This record gives sequence, C-alpha cells and structure tokens, in this order.
Amino acid sequence: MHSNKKETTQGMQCQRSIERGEVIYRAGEQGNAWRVVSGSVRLDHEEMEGARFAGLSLAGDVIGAETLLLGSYTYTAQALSGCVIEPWLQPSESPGFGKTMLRLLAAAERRTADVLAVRHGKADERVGGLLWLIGSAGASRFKLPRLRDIADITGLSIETVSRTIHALDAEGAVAVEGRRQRRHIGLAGLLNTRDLY
Amino acid sequence: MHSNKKETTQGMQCQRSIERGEVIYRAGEQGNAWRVVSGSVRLDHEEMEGARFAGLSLAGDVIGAETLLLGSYTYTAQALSGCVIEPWLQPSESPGFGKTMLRLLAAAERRTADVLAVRHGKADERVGGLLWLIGSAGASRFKLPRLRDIADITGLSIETVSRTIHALDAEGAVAVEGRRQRRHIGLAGLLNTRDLY
DNA sequence: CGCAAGATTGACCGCCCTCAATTGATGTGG
DNA sequence: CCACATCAATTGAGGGCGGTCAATCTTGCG
Repeated sequence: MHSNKKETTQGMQCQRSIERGEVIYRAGEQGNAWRVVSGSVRLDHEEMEGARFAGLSLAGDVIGAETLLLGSYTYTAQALSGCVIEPWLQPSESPGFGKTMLRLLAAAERRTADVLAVRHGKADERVGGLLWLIGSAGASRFKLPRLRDIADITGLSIETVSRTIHALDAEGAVAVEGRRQRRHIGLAGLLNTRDLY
Repeated sequence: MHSNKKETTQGMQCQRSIERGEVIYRAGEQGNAWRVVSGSVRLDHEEMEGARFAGLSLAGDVIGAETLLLGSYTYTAQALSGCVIEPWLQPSESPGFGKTMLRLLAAAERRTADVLAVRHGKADERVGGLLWLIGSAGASRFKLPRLRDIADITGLSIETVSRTIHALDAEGAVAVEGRRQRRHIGLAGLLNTRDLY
C-alpha cells in the first residue's frame, strides 16, 4: 500500500524502482508491458488455493507482453530482489516487431530451461543454481530474496532453503552479509565453480 | 536411422508423422520451424553430461522458431507420444506477424507454468498432472511416453514413475492398456477429478 | 509495547532415490 | 529359427534427504 515507487525520468524512459517483495502488477489488471532493466521478477498464476509460481524473468526480459494481445495481465509479477523496470512500448505493426518478438520468444524458452534446472537435483544445487541465475543477469552481489520466494521457485520448503543457504555460506560458495532480514548475498564462490553461461 | 518418416500432403501442408521417442531435430542443425498438429514434444538442451530436459510443447504450439532468428535449432526436439507436425512458414515481415508472435509468446509462458507444475508435489500428482497435460491438448487416450521421458520431465526417477503409474492404474485414475512396451493409457479417471483448463 | 511477518533451529519420519537383479520386448546376425 | 545383445520396464531392499510440525528469535511497524 505504501507508494514506495519513485519514478525517474532518464532520457525518454520513465523507470520504476521496485522493492524486494513488492508487487509490480496483478493478474487481471490492465496496463502496459514492462522491460526488466535490472533485478529479477517472479510470475505467479492466481488460483483458488493461492498463488502458484509460474515463471521467472531476469534483466533484459519483457514481462506482461500478453496485455498487447489480451488487454490484461495473465500472471502476477513480483520483485524478487529489488529491480528497475521501464515501460516497453513498441507498436505492433512497426517494422522489425516480428524480429523483436522472436528474440523475446527465444528468451522466454531459455528462462523455461533455466527455471526447470533449479527444480531438479539436490537442495544445494537448486538454491545455488537459482542464486547464480539471479546474479548472472546482474550484479554478483544483491539483496537476498525472501526464503518464501526461493522455496516457491525451487520447489523446496522454507526450512530447507534456510538450512541450505547456511550450508552454502559455511562452505564458502556464497557470502551472506547483513542482519536476519534484508540481507545481501555475494556469489564470488559460485562464480568460480560454475560453467559460464 | 530408419527413415520412418512418412510425409503426407494434405491441402497445402506437408505433414510429418513422428513415432514415439523419435528425434524431430537436433540442436545445432538447420531447418525450419514446425507447428505441432497433434501429440507432444520434449525439448532438450545438449550439454556435456548429456541431454537435459528444457521444455515441453503440445498440440498447437510452434517449435524451432528460433531458427528464424539464429539460423539453427537451440534445442533438440523429440516426440513423447507420437505426433504430427507440419512446417510453420510465415514471412516475418508480413502484416500480422507480430500478433502471431504474441500468441506464441503467451503460449510459451503457459507451457512454462504447466511444466513447472509437474515438477512439484508428490509423485502421483506429478505423473498424473503430466499425463493429464498431454491428454488435455489432444485425445484422452494415447501412447504412453517412455518412462525415461516422464522421469526427465517430472524430475522423478524411472523406478518411481513405474511404481506411480501402477498405483494410478490400481486406483482407477488412469487405465493402462497393452503390453509391457508400446502401451496406451486412458485418462477417463483423471478427467473427472481435475479442474478444467 | 505489542503484534505480525520472516527466519532459524530441532526432532521425527515418510517419500523417493539408489543400487541391484530380473523379466519382457525387439532387433541382429549366424 | 535360435542365440545373443540391447533397451525398456518391473520389482525389491535399504537408506538418506527433505518435508512436516513445532517452538523460538529477530526485525519492523503500528
């Protein structure tokens, strides 16, 4: 409810800063598409039992493009780790729109592969994979997402995520800094052991 | 290696029938995009350790569209349950191409949500969810995919999939017909208990 | 201060993975 | 036609990882 959204005008763009955990838009609402300038976004499908994790978007991706087709958002978008977005406005009949959409489609399919990968294997591989994924599209140090979000994405429980992050920290794979909440995480240890993108 | 591909000419379309388990195209090859007329397709990312499940496509989806952008396939496509495909040829500068691409993008994001759903929860929910997903886009009775494929998609082991399918059959959720291999499966039991799409 | 939300930690155990052996189905070559 | 190899599927035994429940603690906010 607190209007924490500060809108900065940079060049011709009107950017929005989103706090960690803040909802960007909700399913069913009307609005335009957005380009994720930095940060990470979770997409959820609203169901009777509550929200169900449905997708992940990282820096460079476009979210909410379905409004150009349907007129309203299909999924709810929520910032994982603090992010910056800007409106994505491109006339659908302009030349080159098709090629742009091909790029978005290819990006969406890679996100599918990425998010599937962090739903398979041991807990440390999942959590580490997700953190590396978030960091690979931006800074190697960022606000740690809520355990609830990490758990929903990886398909683990909150308790397991908590234990796993501490284990990764203990073995030096990641570096947790800060207090119990609003922590930051560094991926120096992970970047060495993982394949380049 | 056996050229089992029979190509039928129906109207202006040149359709290909793909057998269960047969590879449609491999990552890195050149070729055109395909529309899945019926059946289901798994997409795999080729890695050093082998193929890694990367996505699922069902009847109505378009696969291999990235060749229009990159010139070669990014993922390997393989038929899960026997399918029919036809070339997807649409000039990227034709009017309406952008809107078509928007539809494909929306479909891809729904597939992401679908395939994520079958990687979470108990084994019977996963396997049942996948079978229902495959059936929901086509006939309610179809060739049972290889256990290897079901295991890769759901993130379970082959043994667990085998046990789960037998359990679902015993409780009447699905109806397995045929011999040890090349079986068919009916979803009459599932269709009653599941939400409509 | 009191409350709520998020995170931590411990104990228990159940589901699924792992390893292993076996059977059934299919294809190949002698 | 049979022996053989190969692949897919089945079945069993055992153990470990992660889910579940619960209590506690921290932080932030009204």
